[in-house]
Amino acid sequence: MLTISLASAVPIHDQLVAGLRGLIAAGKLAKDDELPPVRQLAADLGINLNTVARAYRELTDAGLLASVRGRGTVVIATVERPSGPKADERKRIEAGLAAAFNDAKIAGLPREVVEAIVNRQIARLWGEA
Amino acid sequence: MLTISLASAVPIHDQLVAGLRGLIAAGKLAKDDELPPVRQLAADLGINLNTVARAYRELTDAGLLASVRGRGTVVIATVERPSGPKADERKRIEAGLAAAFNDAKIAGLPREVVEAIVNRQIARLWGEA
DNA sequence: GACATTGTCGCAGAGTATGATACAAATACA
DNA sequence: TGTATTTGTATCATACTCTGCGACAATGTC
Repeated sequence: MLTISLASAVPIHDQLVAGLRGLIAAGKLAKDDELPPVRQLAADLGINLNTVARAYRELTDAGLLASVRGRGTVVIATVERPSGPKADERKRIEAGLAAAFNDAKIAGLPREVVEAIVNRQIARLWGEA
Repeated sequence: MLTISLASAVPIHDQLVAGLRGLIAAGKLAKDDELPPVRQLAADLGINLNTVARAYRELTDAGLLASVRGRGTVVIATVERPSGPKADERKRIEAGLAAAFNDAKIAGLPREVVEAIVNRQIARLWGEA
């Protein structure tokens, strides 16, 4: 369900955060789902438990997870938010998208490639329709 | 011609390398074109000359530039080496886009809003067509 | 109440990014 | 020729981040 690359330049905890966010965004991790204990996930991935704990904590700070000592970590955020994001959050999200597109442009990716990636991502998260 | 972000998480020299690669790939920097001295570019961007020197060196090692002490740095190739780190770069960019879309999905942005943002960004960077 | 399970904290080692400073090579000019 | 200027390079220091080891604290189980 989660794969990480120790050889990658991006930090392990960032890979974990991105992977877990992806699972939540795609609905594969729903509200009240329990996550594996830090020690177990760390053992499965062959990394240190602190690295997993750090990823859990970042997502907890982001309001997606809730960790309780002795009990475990569960998903508390549901993707559906009827009211939608607030103005400043919306601005933050738009800035993040703009930065990602800037990155692609700087690297010299052609328009068609970017459009293909975008289509794939939207289909993954919002459905094929 | 080159813009960098000191606030970004990606190292400055990586931003420089990516930007210069983009200029070369786009033909805005052609063979035998001279690059600004490390001190001048560093002053223009408000960074240390070593950071610029590092970017020049990486591109020199990649076979795109040639630096000579006392003379300057020039472009010597207009095509990337086929075996370059392009796959990694591409993967990194795709991960960045995926993370940004995850963020939007988790925040509850509807598909239409995201598509509108995407269209605006693509138009901004790759033209209206 | 004793033990196991689970998350959290403090510290250390390694690596990297950036910068300040000094050095070396090529050129310009008197 | 010889001195100053321009340019890239090397060295060292500082700060920061990542990752891991070990210990601690809270919750649940029996």
